[in-house]
Amino acid sequence: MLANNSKYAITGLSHIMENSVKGKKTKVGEIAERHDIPQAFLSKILQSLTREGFLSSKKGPYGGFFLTEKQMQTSIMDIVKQLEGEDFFSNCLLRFEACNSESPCPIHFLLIREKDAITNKFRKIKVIDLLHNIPKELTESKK
Amino acid sequence: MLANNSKYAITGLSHIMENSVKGKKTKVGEIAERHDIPQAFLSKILQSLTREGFLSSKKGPYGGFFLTEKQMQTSIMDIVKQLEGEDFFSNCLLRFEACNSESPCPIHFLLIREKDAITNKFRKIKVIDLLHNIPKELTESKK
DNA sequence: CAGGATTAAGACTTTTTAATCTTAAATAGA
DNA sequence: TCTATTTAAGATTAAAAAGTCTTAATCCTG
Repeated sequence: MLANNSKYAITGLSHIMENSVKGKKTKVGEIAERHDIPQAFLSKILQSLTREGFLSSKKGPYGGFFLTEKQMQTSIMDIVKQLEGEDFFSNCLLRFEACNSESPCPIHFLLIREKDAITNKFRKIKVIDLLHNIPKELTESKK
Repeated sequence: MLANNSKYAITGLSHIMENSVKGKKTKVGEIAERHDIPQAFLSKILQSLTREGFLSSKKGPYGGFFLTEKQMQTSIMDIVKQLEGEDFFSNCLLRFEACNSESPCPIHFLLIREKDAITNKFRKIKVIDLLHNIPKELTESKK
Protein backbone atom coordinates (compact mmCIF):
# COMPACT_ATOMS: atom_id res chain seq x y z
CA MET A 1 0.00 0.00 0.00
CA LEU A 2 1.21 3.43 -0.86
CA ALA A 3 1.19 6.30 1.63
CA ASN A 4 -0.91 9.40 1.12
CA ASN A 5 2.12 11.14 -0.32
CA SER A 6 2.25 8.91 -3.37
CA LYS A 7 -1.49 8.75 -3.72
CA TYR A 8 -1.78 12.52 -3.91
CA ALA A 9 1.30 12.79 -6.13
CA ILE A 10 -0.07 10.40 -8.73
CA THR A 11 -3.48 12.02 -8.65
CA GLY A 12 -1.88 15.41 -9.06
CA LEU A 13 0.40 14.32 -11.87
CA SER A 14 -2.52 12.75 -13.67
CA HIS A 15 -4.41 16.02 -13.48
CA ILE A 16 -1.41 18.14 -14.48
CA MET A 17 -0.79 15.72 -17.35
CA GLU A 18 -4.26 16.35 -18.74
CA ASN A 19 -3.64 20.07 -18.80
CA SER A 20 -0.07 19.81 -19.99
CA VAL A 21 -1.01 18.10 -23.24
CA LYS A 22 -3.28 21.07 -23.91
CA GLY A 23 -0.37 23.40 -23.17
CA LYS A 24 -1.97 24.64 -19.97
CA LYS A 25 -0.48 25.05 -16.54
CA THR A 26 -2.30 23.79 -13.44
CA LYS A 27 -2.85 25.58 -10.16
CA VAL A 28 -2.61 23.57 -6.95
CA GLY A 29 -6.00 24.84 -5.84
CA GLU A 30 -7.65 23.39 -8.91
CA ILE A 31 -6.27 19.92 -8.22
CA ALA A 32 -7.02 20.09 -4.53
CA GLU A 33 -10.60 21.13 -5.12
CA ARG A 34 -11.38 18.62 -7.85
CA HIS A 35 -9.90 15.67 -5.99
CA ASP A 36 -10.62 16.77 -2.47
CA ILE A 37 -7.01 16.84 -1.32
CA PRO A 38 -5.74 19.19 1.43
CA GLN A 39 -4.26 22.02 -0.60
CA ALA A 40 -1.28 22.92 1.58
CA PHE A 41 -0.25 19.30 1.83
CA LEU A 42 -0.51 18.79 -1.92
CA SER A 43 1.56 21.93 -2.43
CA LYS A 44 4.36 20.50 -0.37
CA ILE A 45 4.33 17.25 -2.28
CA LEU A 46 4.32 18.92 -5.71
CA GLN A 47 7.05 21.27 -4.58
CA SER A 48 9.22 18.36 -3.59
CA LEU A 49 8.65 16.74 -6.98
CA THR A 50 9.62 20.02 -8.62
CA ARG A 51 12.76 20.27 -6.53
CA GLU A 52 13.77 16.81 -7.69
CA GLY A 53 13.12 17.62 -11.33
CA PHE A 54 10.07 15.41 -11.87
CA LEU A 55 7.81 18.39 -12.40
CA SER A 56 8.06 22.04 -13.54
CA SER A 57 6.49 25.14 -12.08
CA LYS A 58 6.15 28.81 -12.61
CA LYS A 59 5.24 31.39 -9.97
CA GLY A 60 3.00 34.39 -10.32
CA PRO A 61 -0.16 35.09 -12.30
CA TYR A 62 -0.83 32.53 -15.02
CA GLY A 63 1.71 30.38 -13.29
CA GLY A 64 1.26 26.84 -12.05
CA PHE A 65 2.62 23.34 -12.47
CA PHE A 66 3.29 21.63 -15.78
CA LEU A 67 5.21 18.75 -17.31
CA THR A 68 7.80 18.92 -20.06
CA GLU A 69 7.88 16.24 -22.75
CA LYS A 70 10.82 14.67 -21.00
CA GLN A 71 9.14 14.71 -17.59
CA MET A 72 6.11 12.95 -19.08
CA GLN A 73 8.38 9.98 -19.74
CA THR A 74 9.35 9.52 -16.08
CA SER A 75 8.56 6.09 -14.72
CA ILE A 76 6.15 6.33 -11.80
CA MET A 77 8.47 3.92 -10.04
CA ASP A 78 10.99 6.73 -9.73
CA ILE A 79 8.36 9.03 -8.32
CA VAL A 80 7.18 6.53 -5.75
CA LYS A 81 10.77 5.79 -4.81
CA GLN A 82 11.40 9.43 -4.13
CA LEU A 83 8.31 9.76 -1.94
CA GLU A 84 8.35 6.42 -0.13
CA GLY A 85 12.06 5.77 -0.02
CA GLU A 86 14.55 4.11 -2.35
CA ASP A 87 13.96 0.58 -1.12
CA PHE A 88 10.19 0.60 -1.39
CA PHE A 89 10.25 -1.90 -4.24
CA SER A 90 13.12 -4.02 -3.00
CA ASN A 91 11.42 -4.64 0.33
CA CYS A 92 8.86 -7.39 0.37
CA LEU A 93 5.18 -7.01 1.09
CA LEU A 94 5.78 -7.70 4.75
CA ARG A 95 8.30 -4.89 4.85
CA PHE A 96 11.09 -7.01 6.15
CA GLU A 97 14.31 -5.14 5.72
CA ALA A 98 16.24 -8.08 4.40
CA CYS A 99 13.83 -10.42 2.72
CA ASN A 100 15.21 -12.35 -0.23
CA SER A 101 15.63 -15.89 -1.46
CA GLU A 102 18.42 -16.63 0.97
CA SER A 103 16.72 -15.28 4.07
CA PRO A 104 13.03 -15.16 3.20
CA CYS A 105 10.15 -13.88 5.29
CA PRO A 106 7.33 -16.38 5.90
CA ILE A 107 5.46 -15.37 2.77
CA HIS A 108 8.38 -14.53 0.50
CA PHE A 109 8.00 -17.48 -1.86
CA LEU A 110 4.25 -17.50 -1.62
CA LEU A 111 3.96 -14.02 -3.07
CA ILE A 112 7.15 -13.47 -5.02
CA ARG A 113 5.57 -13.69 -8.47
CA GLU A 114 2.79 -11.26 -7.67
CA LYS A 115 5.20 -8.89 -5.98
CA ASP A 116 7.51 -8.90 -8.98
CA ALA A 117 4.60 -8.32 -11.33
CA ILE A 118 3.59 -5.21 -9.43
CA THR A 119 7.16 -3.94 -9.36
CA ASN A 120 7.55 -4.41 -13.10
CA LYS A 121 4.30 -2.66 -13.79
CA PHE A 122 5.35 0.37 -11.76
CA ARG A 123 8.59 0.42 -13.68
CA LYS A 124 6.76 0.41 -17.01
CA ILE A 125 4.03 2.94 -16.27
CA LYS A 126 5.09 6.45 -17.16
CA VAL A 127 3.54 9.75 -16.19
CA ILE A 128 2.11 10.07 -19.70
CA ASP A 129 0.25 6.78 -19.22
CA LEU A 130 -1.79 8.28 -16.40
CA LEU A 131 -3.74 9.94 -19.18
CA HIS A 132 -5.01 6.84 -20.90
CA ASN A 133 -6.20 4.86 -17.98
CA ILE A 134 -9.62 3.70 -19.07
CA PRO A 135 -9.83 0.58 -21.24
CA LYS A 136 -11.55 1.01 -24.60
CA GLU A 137 -14.42 -1.34 -23.81
CA LEU A 138 -15.47 0.98 -21.03
CA THR A 139 -15.22 4.25 -22.90
CA GLU A 140 -16.96 3.06 -26.05
CA SER A 141 -20.21 1.74 -24.67
CA LYS A 142 -22.02 3.23 -21.70
CA LYS A 143 -23.70 1.36 -18.88
CA MET B 1 2.44 -2.71 2.06
CA LEU B 2 1.32 -4.19 5.30
CA ALA B 3 1.66 -2.41 8.63
CA ASN B 4 3.88 -3.71 11.41
CA ASN B 5 0.84 -5.30 13.00
CA SER B 6 0.38 -7.77 10.17
CA LYS B 7 4.07 -8.29 9.69
CA TYR B 8 4.56 -9.31 13.31
CA ALA B 9 1.36 -11.36 13.30
CA ILE B 10 2.40 -13.44 10.30
CA THR B 11 5.90 -13.91 11.64
CA GLY B 12 4.45 -14.97 14.98
CA LEU B 13 1.93 -17.35 13.47
CA SER B 14 4.61 -18.91 11.34
CA HIS B 15 6.70 -19.55 14.44
CA ILE B 16 3.76 -20.84 16.48
CA MET B 17 2.80 -23.06 13.55
CA GLU B 18 6.21 -24.75 13.61
CA ASN B 19 5.81 -25.61 17.27
CA SER B 20 2.14 -26.51 17.01
CA VAL B 21 2.76 -29.34 14.56
CA LYS B 22 5.14 -30.77 17.15
CA GLY B 23 2.43 -30.42 19.79
CA LYS B 24 4.33 -27.65 21.57
CA LYS B 25 3.09 -24.31 22.83
CA THR B 26 5.05 -21.14 22.15
CA LYS B 27 5.93 -18.35 24.57
CA VAL B 28 5.81 -14.77 23.32
CA GLY B 29 9.33 -14.17 24.56
CA GLU B 30 10.68 -16.94 22.37
CA ILE B 31 9.16 -15.42 19.23
CA ALA B 32 10.18 -11.90 20.15
CA GLU B 33 13.76 -12.92 20.78
CA ARG B 34 14.20 -15.05 17.69
CA HIS B 35 12.69 -12.49 15.33
CA ASP B 36 13.71 -9.35 17.12
CA ILE B 37 10.20 -8.06 17.67
CA PRO B 38 9.26 -5.85 20.67
CA GLN B 39 7.79 -8.37 23.06
CA ALA B 40 5.04 -6.28 24.65
CA PHE B 41 3.83 -5.16 21.26
CA LEU B 42 3.79 -8.70 19.90
CA SER B 43 1.86 -9.79 23.00
CA LYS B 44 -0.86 -7.31 22.26
CA ILE B 45 -1.14 -8.46 18.69
CA LEU B 46 -1.29 -12.15 19.54
CA GLN B 47 -3.79 -11.42 22.29
CA SER B 48 -6.04 -9.68 19.81
CA LEU B 49 -5.82 -12.65 17.45
CA THR B 50 -6.70 -14.91 20.36
CA ARG B 51 -9.66 -12.77 21.30
CA GLU B 52 -10.96 -13.09 17.74
CA GLY B 53 -10.51 -16.83 17.70
CA PHE B 54 -7.65 -17.04 15.21
CA LEU B 55 -5.27 -18.36 17.84
CA SER B 56 -5.39 -20.25 21.17
CA SER B 57 -3.51 -19.62 24.38
CA LYS B 58 -2.99 -20.93 27.84
CA LYS B 59 -1.75 -18.97 30.83
CA GLY B 60 0.72 -20.01 33.47
CA PRO B 61 3.74 -22.29 33.52
CA TYR B 62 4.03 -24.49 30.45
CA GLY B 63 1.47 -22.22 28.86
CA GLY B 64 1.80 -20.24 25.67
CA PHE B 65 0.19 -19.81 22.28
CA PHE B 66 -0.82 -22.62 19.95
CA LEU B 67 -2.99 -23.35 16.95
CA THR B 68 -5.77 -25.91 16.69
CA GLU B 69 -6.18 -27.94 13.51
CA LYS B 70 -9.07 -25.71 12.55
CA GLN B 71 -7.14 -22.51 13.22
CA MET B 72 -4.33 -23.72 10.97
CA GLN B 73 -6.82 -23.60 8.10
CA THR B 74 -7.56 -19.88 8.51
CA SER B 75 -6.86 -17.83 5.40
CA ILE B 76 -4.25 -15.18 6.09
CA MET B 77 -6.56 -12.79 4.28
CA ASP B 78 -8.90 -12.99 7.28
CA ILE B 79 -6.06 -12.27 9.64
CA VAL B 80 -4.83 -9.27 7.69
CA LYS B 81 -8.40 -8.00 7.42
CA GLN B 82 -8.76 -8.11 11.15
CA LEU B 83 -5.54 -6.23 11.73
CA GLU B 84 -5.63 -3.72 8.88
CA GLY B 85 -9.36 -3.25 8.52
CA GLU B 86 -12.09 -5.00 6.57
CA ASP B 87 -11.62 -3.07 3.35
CA PHE B 88 -7.88 -3.55 3.05
CA PHE B 89 -8.29 -5.78 0.01
CA SER B 90 -11.16 -3.96 -1.60
CA ASN B 91 -9.26 -0.68 -1.63
CA CYS B 92 -6.88 -0.20 -4.50
CA LEU B 93 -3.14 0.18 -4.23
CA LEU B 94 -3.51 3.92 -4.09
CA ARG B 95 -5.85 3.57 -1.14
CA PHE B 96 -8.68 5.44 -2.76
CA GLU B 97 -11.78 4.75 -0.78
CA ALA B 98 -13.98 4.24 -3.80
CA CYS B 99 -11.83 3.02 -6.62
CA ASN B 100 -13.53 0.68 -9.02
CA SER B 101 -14.25 0.31 -12.72
CA GLU B 102 -16.90 3.00 -12.66
CA SER B 103 -14.89 5.59 -10.83
CA PRO B 104 -11.28 4.51 -11.19
CA CYS B 105 -8.18 6.09 -9.70
CA PRO B 106 -5.48 7.06 -12.20
CA ILE B 107 -3.79 3.69 -12.04
CA HIS B 108 -6.80 1.45 -11.49
CA PHE B 109 -6.78 -0.22 -14.89
CA LEU B 110 -3.02 -0.20 -15.13
CA LEU B 111 -2.64 -2.38 -12.06
CA ILE B 112 -5.93 -4.22 -11.72
CA ARG B 113 -4.61 -7.63 -12.78
CA GLU B 114 -1.65 -7.53 -10.44
CA LYS B 115 -3.79 -6.25 -7.59
CA ASP B 116 -6.31 -9.05 -8.06
CA ALA B 117 -3.54 -11.62 -8.21
CA ILE B 118 -2.22 -10.49 -4.83
CA THR B 119 -5.68 -10.50 -3.32
CA ASN B 120 -6.37 -14.03 -4.54
CA LYS B 121 -3.08 -15.25 -3.21
CA PHE B 122 -3.81 -13.86 0.24
CA ARG B 123 -7.16 -15.59 0.11
CA LYS B 124 -5.58 -18.92 -0.74
CA ILE B 125 -2.66 -18.91 1.69
CA LYS B 126 -3.56 -20.50 5.00
CA VAL B 127 -1.74 -20.36 8.31
CA ILE B 128 -0.57 -23.92 7.75
CA ASP B 129 1.13 -22.84 4.52
CA LEU B 130 3.46 -20.55 6.44
CA LEU B 131 5.29 -23.73 7.34
CA HIS B 132 6.25 -24.79 3.84
CA ASN B 133 7.56 -21.59 2.46
CA ILE B 134 10.84 -22.56 0.93
CA PRO B 135 10.80 -24.07 -2.55
CA LYS B 136 12.39 -27.51 -2.90
CA GLU B 137 15.19 -26.37 -5.18
CA LEU B 138 16.49 -24.16 -2.40
CA THR B 139 16.29 -26.61 0.47
CA GLU B 140 17.83 -29.54 -1.40
CA SER B 141 21.10 -28.06 -2.55
CA LYS B 142 23.13 -25.57 -0.60
CA LYS B 143 24.99 -22.52 -1.95
C1' DC C 1 6.49 50.30 -9.86
C1' DA C 2 2.37 48.73 -7.07
C1' DG C 3 -0.76 44.95 -6.29
C1' DG C 4 -2.52 40.60 -6.80
C1' DA C 5 -1.65 35.79 -7.98
C1' DT C 6 0.91 32.16 -7.54
C1' DT C 7 4.69 28.74 -6.01
C1' DA C 8 8.55 27.99 -2.20
C1' DA C 9 10.09 26.97 2.28
C1' DG C 10 9.94 25.75 6.68
C1' DA C 11 8.00 25.87 11.36
C1' DC C 12 4.25 24.15 13.72
C1' DT C 13 0.17 21.11 15.09
C1' DT C 14 -2.71 17.05 14.89
C1' DT C 15 -3.56 12.32 14.16
C1' DT C 16 -2.19 7.70 13.67
C1' DT C 17 0.84 4.02 14.41
C1' DA C 18 4.19 1.87 17.16
C1' DA C 19 5.84 0.63 21.38
C1' DT C 20 6.11 0.50 26.55
C1' DC C 21 4.61 0.03 31.26
C1' DT C 22 1.77 -1.50 34.95
C1' DT C 23 -1.28 -4.35 37.08
C1' DA C 24 -4.30 -8.33 37.06
C1' DA C 25 -5.67 -13.13 36.24
C1' DA C 26 -4.75 -17.98 35.50
C1' DT C 27 -2.35 -22.22 36.37
C1' DA C 28 1.27 -25.73 37.24
C1' DG C 29 4.03 -27.54 40.66
C1' DA C 30 6.30 -27.68 45.20
C1' DT D 1 -1.69 -22.71 49.57
C1' DC D 2 2.42 -20.21 48.01
C1' DT D 3 5.39 -19.00 44.25
C1' DA D 4 7.01 -18.58 39.74
C1' DT D 5 5.47 -18.33 35.13
C1' DT D 6 2.76 -17.04 31.72
C1' DT D 7 -1.13 -14.57 29.13
C1' DA D 8 -4.74 -10.46 29.50
C1' DA D 9 -6.00 -5.79 29.57
C1' DG D 10 -5.63 -1.24 29.38
C1' DA D 11 -3.25 3.20 30.34
C1' DT D 12 0.57 5.67 28.90
C1' DT D 13 4.44 7.40 26.01
C1' DA D 14 7.17 7.94 21.72
C1' DA D 15 7.76 8.29 16.93
C1' DA D 16 6.14 8.85 12.39
C1' DA D 17 2.85 10.41 9.09
C1' DA D 18 -0.46 13.72 7.78
C1' DG D 19 -1.88 18.14 7.62
C1' DT D 20 -1.83 23.43 8.64
C1' DC D 21 -0.01 28.03 8.98
C1' DT D 22 2.97 31.83 8.11
C1' DT D 23 6.08 34.31 5.58
C1' DA D 24 8.89 34.91 1.57
C1' DA D 25 9.92 34.96 -3.31
C1' DT D 26 8.53 35.44 -8.05
C1' DC D 27 6.38 37.57 -11.75
C1' DC D 28 2.38 39.24 -14.66
C1' DT D 29 -0.57 43.24 -15.44
C1' DG D 30 -1.98 47.78 -15.33
